[in-house]
Amino acid sequence: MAKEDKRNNIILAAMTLIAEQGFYGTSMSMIAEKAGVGIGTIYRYFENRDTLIRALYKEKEERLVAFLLENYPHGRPVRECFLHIGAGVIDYFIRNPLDFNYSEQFHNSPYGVEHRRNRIFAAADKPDIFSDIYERGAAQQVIRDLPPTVFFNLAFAPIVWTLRDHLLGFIHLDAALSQKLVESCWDSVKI
Amino acid sequence: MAKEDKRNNIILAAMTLIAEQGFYGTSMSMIAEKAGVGIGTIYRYFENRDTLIRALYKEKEERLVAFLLENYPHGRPVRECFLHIGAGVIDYFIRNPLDFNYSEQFHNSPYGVEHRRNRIFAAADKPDIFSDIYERGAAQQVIRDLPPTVFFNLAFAPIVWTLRDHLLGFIHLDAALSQKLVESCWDSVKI
Amino acid sequence: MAKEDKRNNIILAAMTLIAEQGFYGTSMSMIAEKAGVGIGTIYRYFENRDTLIRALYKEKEERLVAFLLENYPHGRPVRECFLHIGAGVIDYFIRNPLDFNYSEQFHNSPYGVEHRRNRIFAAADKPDIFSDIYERGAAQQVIRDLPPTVFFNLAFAPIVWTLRDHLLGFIHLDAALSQKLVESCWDSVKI
Amino acid sequence: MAKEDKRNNIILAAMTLIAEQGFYGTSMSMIAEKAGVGIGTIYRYFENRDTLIRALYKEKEERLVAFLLENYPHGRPVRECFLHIGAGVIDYFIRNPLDFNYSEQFHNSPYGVEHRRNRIFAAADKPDIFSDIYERGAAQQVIRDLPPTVFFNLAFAPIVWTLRDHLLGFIHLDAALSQKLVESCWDSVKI
DNA sequence: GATGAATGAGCGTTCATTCAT
DNA sequence: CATGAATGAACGCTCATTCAT
Repeated sequence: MAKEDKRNNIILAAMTLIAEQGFYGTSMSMIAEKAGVGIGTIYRYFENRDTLIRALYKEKEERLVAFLLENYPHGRPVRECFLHIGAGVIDYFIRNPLDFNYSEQFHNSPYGVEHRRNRIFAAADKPDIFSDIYERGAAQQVIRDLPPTVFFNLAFAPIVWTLRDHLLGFIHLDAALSQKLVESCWDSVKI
Repeated sequence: MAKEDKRNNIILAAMTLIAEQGFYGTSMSMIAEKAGVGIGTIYRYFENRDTLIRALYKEKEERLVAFLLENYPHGRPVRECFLHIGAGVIDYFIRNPLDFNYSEQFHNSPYGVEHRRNRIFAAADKPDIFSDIYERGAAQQVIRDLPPTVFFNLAFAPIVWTLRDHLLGFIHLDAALSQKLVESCWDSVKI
Repeated sequence: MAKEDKRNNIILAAMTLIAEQGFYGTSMSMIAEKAGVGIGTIYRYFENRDTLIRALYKEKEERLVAFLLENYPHGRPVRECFLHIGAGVIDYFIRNPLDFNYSEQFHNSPYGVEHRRNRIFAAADKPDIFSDIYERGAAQQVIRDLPPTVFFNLAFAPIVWTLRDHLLGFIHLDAALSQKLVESCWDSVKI
Repeated sequence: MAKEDKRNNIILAAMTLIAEQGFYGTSMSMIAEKAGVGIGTIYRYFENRDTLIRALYKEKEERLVAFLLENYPHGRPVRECFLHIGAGVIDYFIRNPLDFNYSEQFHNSPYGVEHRRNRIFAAADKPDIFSDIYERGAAQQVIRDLPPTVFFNLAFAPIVWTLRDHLLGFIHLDAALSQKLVESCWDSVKI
């Protein structure tokens, strides 16, 4: 097994198990077994459990951000950008359910709190899509006067919860419903 | 100590500890000590840890429902009922932060999934406030044509997320902001 | 098995194993197995490994001091007191070889350094036999002008090393040799 | 890097690390890193950890013996030879504290027992300074009638213990005190 | 010969659960 | 009934040793 394969196996095993069993139901030895490597091997790639968990999240977040930035309608009206992001998040997570479940576990844990201020796609050194929308929206007075945090919650909380329901099989989130959902979110923040 | 007292002490101790120390930072022996009973005694009242945790949640849920039903404006317009519930949830959890904490921990654990269908205040054998709003709203065509699940998410997900941010100290959710928030939620579901 | 028996079994098992295999050759599970108890049981009696190791030493030290104080010739000439202690140490450790080996392991470990200033039988809150001899000897000018530490080493180091050789079977330390040895030590510190 | 260099680097790295971090705080990978070689390489020169540790000790011992033999007053009176050795040991270890540390660690470990019979400078195939003193002293009846082991202990145990106290900072062993100490040791074995 | 990635037995410790009292 | 001492599987992690390159 090549070195890169090994690392990927570990990441995949960890993601799958954590998504399925939760953070506290997933032990290092379970990850090792599922990845087909020795326990000690994990520690060659990740300093410790915490590091592994954070590295997994970072990797997933970066992929999501990259996906959202593809075809991002830079400079187009705020509403269009908002709908692009909302639809993109839904699209991405429906196609990457493991990422979604992992992300949920991550945000609902001590790791999540320390990460919360940055939100899903804010990174200190990169232009930040979310801020782009919020700030342009505020400047153009097309969105309500709300703290960014609350704006963020109105924009994404229903999407996240609905994705969860979709992935658990409680509802079917097809293209039509997806569009309705994102537009509803927009209606909650637009003036 | 009477039998019912013992049970209540155990529930109160468990609730407090889990809200403060987290789900996995709370051991059975900590609960026993705080409740002033022997470890073995807990197992007379609850089959095992899982059972205790679920019983705790059930109790929380019942209290919240009872609170929301106080002064519920039965028969008044759907919008008024919606705003009553939204404001009530915020009010309740700001005044009972341990309950919020416990509830969050519960929902983000393997216990959460099995409970999700019932949602915050849906209980099979009781008249259900949420259904009242959804069904009357749909019948009167004042709310959008969305599955109840999605309606629920639009209505409450931003509130829950914002409560979390408030309790973590990221924002201050005062009366004015609370009102804005609930009205925004309404705007996302109203026609 | 009675509670006190269990604690004693653990102590005896730990002492024996550490004396035989050394500190780092003795694991908690080895101790548990030899003591005939579960691993977790050790932690009911001792907070952790360090505590166990220090508690063992404390107990042994107290027994030695008690033994040396039996028949201690209080107020008799310094030389007589010195010979009493020297002979007593030899006597005690020949009859309690486990204690000797454990003590050796203890003093040659990080635990030992923190304990060194107090020396074998100095305890802050008790009248201290060693200081009695050193101070009276210095006041009466029957012992040489040496720092107490060096005095201590001259007095006891040869005894300890010779005990070790005896217990390892390299020599036979009988009453006659014991007397010669202690007198030689005295000759190295007397004026 | 030449083969002999590699071996020396490994020995030096191991020595330094063990003296500084302790016997059990030094891993093979730390040694490899400090020596600038691969982990596997160590196993080309030393069968395993035990072998390495014993080889280290052998080297230390040889250096000390070589130092003590420089200027050894062959043929001079026993007392003079004794004082020369005592002062030499102190001198050497004060100037090579890592060696002292390593030696102490070695003697207080399972390795120590198997090595004890040979003592600090007894080697089966070399003329042995210690035996020179003991045998001439006995023949000339200037030292007491004691087994060589006990003679050795009286002669060196106080010195070793006092060196330890000096290196730990408990006392300051200057030239004057060093002289007093060695003379005291002599007084314990002379007739 | 030299390397270091890979291994897994073993470490100290925890804690849900049992059961003799 | 109530208790809490006892248990041991399981945890995250380390590190001496091996072996394919």
